[in-house]
Amino acid sequence: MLGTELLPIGEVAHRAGIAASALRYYESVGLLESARSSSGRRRYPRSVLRRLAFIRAAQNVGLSLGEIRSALATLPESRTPTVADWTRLSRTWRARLDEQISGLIALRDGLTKCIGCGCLSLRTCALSNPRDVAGQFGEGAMFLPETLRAHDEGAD
Amino acid sequence: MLGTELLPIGEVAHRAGIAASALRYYESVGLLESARSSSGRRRYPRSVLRRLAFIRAAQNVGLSLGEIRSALATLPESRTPTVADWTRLSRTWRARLDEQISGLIALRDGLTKCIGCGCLSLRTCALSNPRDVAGQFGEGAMFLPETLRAHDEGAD
DNA sequence: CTGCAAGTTAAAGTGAGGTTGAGGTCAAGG
DNA sequence: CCTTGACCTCAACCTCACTTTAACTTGCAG
Repeated sequence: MLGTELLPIGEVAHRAGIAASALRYYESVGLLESARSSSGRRRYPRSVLRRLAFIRAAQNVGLSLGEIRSALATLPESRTPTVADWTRLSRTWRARLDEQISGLIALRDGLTKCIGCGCLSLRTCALSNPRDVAGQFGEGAMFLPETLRAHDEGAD
Repeated sequence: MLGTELLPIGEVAHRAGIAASALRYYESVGLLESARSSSGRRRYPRSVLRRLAFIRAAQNVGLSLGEIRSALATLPESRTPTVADWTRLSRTWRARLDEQISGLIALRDGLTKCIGCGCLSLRTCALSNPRDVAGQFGEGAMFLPETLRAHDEGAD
């Protein structure tokens, strides 16, 4: 069993490039677990590095820690993700990225069209009123993803 | 001078689709100014609607209120943006959007390449370590825009 | 005059994703 | 034995972009 060495928090923090305080925070919100040494110090298996890589990748895709916790919770026994899990989850991430990308492209195209017009109408300009982007550039779908949209539920 | 009617905060809020509390907040952080009635109530010229449209468009492009304040401050006399101002500023926004878009595309492509590999290496995987994207997919530039990147200044 | 909507202020609250600090424990080295 | 450094907990603090609350004033209709 000499190969199953457990890592202290400082080393995990250093190797993952994530502050020790963040690791404790992740544990407090249920993203991470830790074994403890006899004196109460956290001891992590090497697999925590993969789990942290997964968490960071998910953050880069725009998921909140709550969503990441849910994604990890879909894994049987809350184990660290395997290749199969990764394939399944990354497919939904791809869709999310596609949505974000098309939203930004719609916004950029709106900007290009607007340069020189100077309209900036609150009601009709795609830039200040992205809810209307669909009406101007296509149909149905709203192009700007929720995460990129200004809050304007009460707009007139 | 009958054409220069001044609008009360409630009407501006309604027409701009921005809460009155947000308008007061904008004023408190120096994004907006207001004239006052004899009894101390805010009175806005119609041009505030254009200014608000500008602010909202800038937010949609991903600028913080501080950056928007700076952009507005580059206008002589802090006037409300004209078509010429709009043209100049929107060109820099377009560059910013381009940067955001290419960052997300690089991330998506990394995701596609990674599906099935399951590597998720903290050091080499483009997904968990977007600082290295440049090394894997091209040269020089970092593809993931600052605003979309996980905080990892102390990475090893 | 009464009543009510709409406005005013300062201060506190929200939520995400953490960081910082105080005060304490523990193992190893000199 | 004593110090140093890594670790522990818990609570407070941070930024951003606002919203909410409390206590109060004003304008206008009936």
